[in-house]
Amino acid sequence: MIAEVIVDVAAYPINRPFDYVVPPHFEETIAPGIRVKVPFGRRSVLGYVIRLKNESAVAENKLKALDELVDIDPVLSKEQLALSDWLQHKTLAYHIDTLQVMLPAAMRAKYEKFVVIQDAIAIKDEDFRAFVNGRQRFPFNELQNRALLKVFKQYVIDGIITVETAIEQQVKKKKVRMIEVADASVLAEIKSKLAQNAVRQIEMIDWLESYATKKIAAKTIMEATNGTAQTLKVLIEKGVGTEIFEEVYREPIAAELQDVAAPTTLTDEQVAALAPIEQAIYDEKHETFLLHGVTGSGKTEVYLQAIQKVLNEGKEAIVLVPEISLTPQMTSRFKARFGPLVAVMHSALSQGEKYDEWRKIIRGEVKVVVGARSAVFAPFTKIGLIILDEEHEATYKQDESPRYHARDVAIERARHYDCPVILGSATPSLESFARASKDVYTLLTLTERAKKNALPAVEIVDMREQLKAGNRSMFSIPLAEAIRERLQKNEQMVLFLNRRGFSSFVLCRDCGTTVECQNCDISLTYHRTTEMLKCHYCGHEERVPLNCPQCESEHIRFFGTGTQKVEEEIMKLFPEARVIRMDVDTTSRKGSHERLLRNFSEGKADILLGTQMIAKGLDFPNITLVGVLAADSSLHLADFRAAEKTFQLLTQVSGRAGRHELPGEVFIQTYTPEHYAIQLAKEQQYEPFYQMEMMTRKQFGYPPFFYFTLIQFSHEDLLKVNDFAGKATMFLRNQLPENMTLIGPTAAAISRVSNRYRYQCLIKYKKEQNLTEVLKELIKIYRTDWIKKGLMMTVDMDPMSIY
DNA sequence: AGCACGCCGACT
DNA sequence: GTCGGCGTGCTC
Repeated sequence: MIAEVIVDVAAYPINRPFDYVVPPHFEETIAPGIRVKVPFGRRSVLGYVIRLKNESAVAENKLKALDELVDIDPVLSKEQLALSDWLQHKTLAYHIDTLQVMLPAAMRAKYEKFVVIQDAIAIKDEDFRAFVNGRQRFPFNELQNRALLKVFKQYVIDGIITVETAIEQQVKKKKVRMIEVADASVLAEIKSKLAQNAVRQIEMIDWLESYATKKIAAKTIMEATNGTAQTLKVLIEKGVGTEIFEEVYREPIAAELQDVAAPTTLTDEQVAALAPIEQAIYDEKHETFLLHGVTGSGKTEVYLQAIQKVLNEGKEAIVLVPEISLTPQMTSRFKARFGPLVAVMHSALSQGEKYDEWRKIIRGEVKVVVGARSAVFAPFTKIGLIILDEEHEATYKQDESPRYHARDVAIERARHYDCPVILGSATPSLESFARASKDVYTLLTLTERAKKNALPAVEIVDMREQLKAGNRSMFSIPLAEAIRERLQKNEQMVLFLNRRGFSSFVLCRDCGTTVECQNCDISLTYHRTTEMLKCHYCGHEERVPLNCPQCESEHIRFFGTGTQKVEEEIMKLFPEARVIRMDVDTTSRKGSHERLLRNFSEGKADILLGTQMIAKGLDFPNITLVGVLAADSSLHLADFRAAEKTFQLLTQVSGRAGRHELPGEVFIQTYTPEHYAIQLAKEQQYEPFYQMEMMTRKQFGYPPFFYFTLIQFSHEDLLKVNDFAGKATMFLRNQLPENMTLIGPTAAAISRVSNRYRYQCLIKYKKEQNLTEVLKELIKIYRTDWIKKGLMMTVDMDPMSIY
């Protein structure tokens, strides 16, 4: 028997299966999806069996045999193996990457070199002998001393010492020391023999009496009796019980936010939305639904009830949410409904905890997974439904190899399992809504809030007027008044700082003009290094103007403010306000995110101040005011999705207010109040926005009218990266058909990252034609030649942004 | 990617 | 004379 193995080596010539002989005693156990240790060249590596066959095209004398099976049962199903092939084709990643992405990081191999002493007597060198100190085996990296290394080398040549590589998982199964307590008569016997002054031992043995013949954790015994490990050890030696190590799951710290928004019965709209989904579940038919519901319309309840149907059918469900740790309210809601049947894949979980959740899934102990992007690969085998909540979120796209989009993977898996996919959002991505319009997806709409309360009143504040009136602070007069009022009434509020594109564009504070490219409908990006404004779509560049090109004002400057600065200003204006600030600084510690939110929900603060991370999923009854301090900052990013991002953000943030009894009010501060993304977000008018934005996209040939592929280059040497980017673009221009547009090469917006200069090239096209093949060729040239010259190149077949 | 083989400069 | 620099070639 021959096994085709994908080895854990990411290199171009290795990116193919290698054949190995399966030793007869492995034949019964081995199966595709099992991990193996194999000899590869002069070393030993981890590999994945992808296929078994009877014959190999490789000459018999070249074939080697598998060393070891790492798993007893496959860690990847047939379906997942097929999915990895598909993923490889789709993203042009290494095959090994597409296999590893499906497993928890803890299962990735850790290679550690060990020194093994073969013949201890032959070691005559005194120093080396002292170092080895009688050990038979020790980690290689302990050998730091030059002199010792030299002796070591000779011993290796002489065969006295060998070096071996241990391949291990990064995290082991967690085991707990348990004590199986002997029966009462044995305990009494031991006790009778104890000396009078052995107080500690007597104490422990007395306590153990009630656990006779039972199993109890050693830790529990010590805690309950205040005894030491030593006391316990002595007692065990005397025979009070036997030690066993039991495998346990790590218990992640549960978020303790209670569910506040569970309608018990569905509205007519929700019923109507659920019906076709149920139908697809019963018919075992693949169909992608786009569930478009305004904020607060109760999409989650539709998910929950659809999942219940799936569970009733004996199947499993995957629920994807953007950055799970950000929405403890959501996960607790799933836990409340499905209890122990739910596994949660937090980004905040440790490697070991993620591994444990994964094992619960593969063992069939849970039926529902709620998780971030990578949970789309959950090792279920009877998937009945996949849900992507907030489907427009960019976090569903992985920005390292394999560069997959969870939406595509979800649909591919659902096709295999003949089951529905629900894409849910209040502000669907243009791609998805366009597909729904063309009946590729089935559109389901929820137009009213589940609790029938009105959408919050949104007021757009023109900051240019504020400036003219002499108000130079970040708070407009109306917003400041509203804040003061809430503070008096003891109601809570959320202040949102849209900090994307920090200082990267130039804006006139008098007329709201941003400097745009003459050829493209996009803001120019400010390059600090060269003091120039550049367009990353066509390469145009110009000097930073001293006066506004529209109104000649001198109040033209780079835009951007930080949360800390805002907090300081709040302290100045409203000294009595209690503020919770949420940003990367205050939430980096594990669990701090939940803690801050809990404090806020318990009313320990009046103002929640934060960036994007507070825009989603928050649901607190007492929030009656939402303030968006600078709506523009995401609008003027040099990216084709800038307007879409702004509209989504404003709609999501506004949706945080007035979800319960108290009515909500929203203030949006902006320098460009007339922009359609801001005007239409005010009334949550998604469809008019969609129509407007589609016109722009069509006019400029952006997605979803055209597809994009982005190729990025980086090199330590500016001239070299420029040279390689030029060569690559030339290659593409020669190989690709005329009707594919190539833009670039241009310098990336952040032209240098960790001392590497960056360039990029964009391909725009309607039909793929031979693109994949040509890109494979380019990647081949890169990986066999350019990579040695220090170039790094990445290909992204579906970039989320291109600045 | 590693790891070893192989061929030329500065050192005990 | 040897140690060690990194160019080249291979991995079932």
